[in-house]
Amino acid sequence: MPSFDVLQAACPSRSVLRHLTDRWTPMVVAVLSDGPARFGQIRGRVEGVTAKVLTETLRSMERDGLVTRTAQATMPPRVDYELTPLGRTLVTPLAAVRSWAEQHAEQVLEARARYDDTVD
Amino acid sequence: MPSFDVLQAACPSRSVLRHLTDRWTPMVVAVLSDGPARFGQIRGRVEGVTAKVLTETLRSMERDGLVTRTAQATMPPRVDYELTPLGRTLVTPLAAVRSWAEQHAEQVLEARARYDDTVD
DNA sequence: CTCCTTAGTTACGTTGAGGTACTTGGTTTC
DNA sequence: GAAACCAAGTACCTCAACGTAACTAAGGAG
Repeated sequence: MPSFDVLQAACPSRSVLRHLTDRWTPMVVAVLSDGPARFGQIRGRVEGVTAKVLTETLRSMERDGLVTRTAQATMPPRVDYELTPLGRTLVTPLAAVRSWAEQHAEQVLEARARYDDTVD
Repeated sequence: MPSFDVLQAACPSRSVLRHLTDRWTPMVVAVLSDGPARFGQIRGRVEGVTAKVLTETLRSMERDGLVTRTAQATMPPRVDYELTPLGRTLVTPLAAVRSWAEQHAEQVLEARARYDDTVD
């Protein structure tokens, strides 16, 4: 086994890590961890994401094998997204980071306020 | 307690999450999880980061209360960085994501190869 | 007297992620 | 018969992140 290491510049795991930390990826994973969802449902739950960027994010996740995309050629179109088994193994790690952000947001905000006070 | 939710556009936890997922933050946390380190040591272990961006990353982490910065006014200067108690609570969640990237890099690369084959 | 050290700062240039606005398509509601 | 519906595709634009190169500090080595 090649032993990947994100600390090494040329290691492919670094590009993987970078995708995981894309702006909307953790939120999309959070939404899909509740089960499959349609494009519009995801868009509804992830506040502030535009259709274009959500499409790009989902395509990128599909390419990386994290989600499956099932399109029905009906009109209007209906497209379902679902986490793959690989994508499901991501739920716990990303949820941990998300939950850290939510649980420690208060402390971080306080630290910022303190820091900004000590700066001219 | 105000109950933070990253899925809500205006929630402060979202800016916190965004900082955690800055390009170099997870790697810096990984390095500092081994103990305090000097600027040059961090720079040496995080391959590819430039001095300017590492400075910015560390300053931002200091502002958020994740690291302490201890400068000696000697010449040449010596500056030590260390995770705060708050920063140390970040080690486990971020290590989980880092380790996911390393352990599943192979599968992601395979998925990309397969996907790219099915595209003209 | 010039070089090298460390941990920056500053000015500037580049890049790419993300955002806005417009277009597509066939069926239902006004 | 026009307009909304849903999930996009595309062209264009913006801005913040990131990068490069040059400069700074005080003292010791060559």
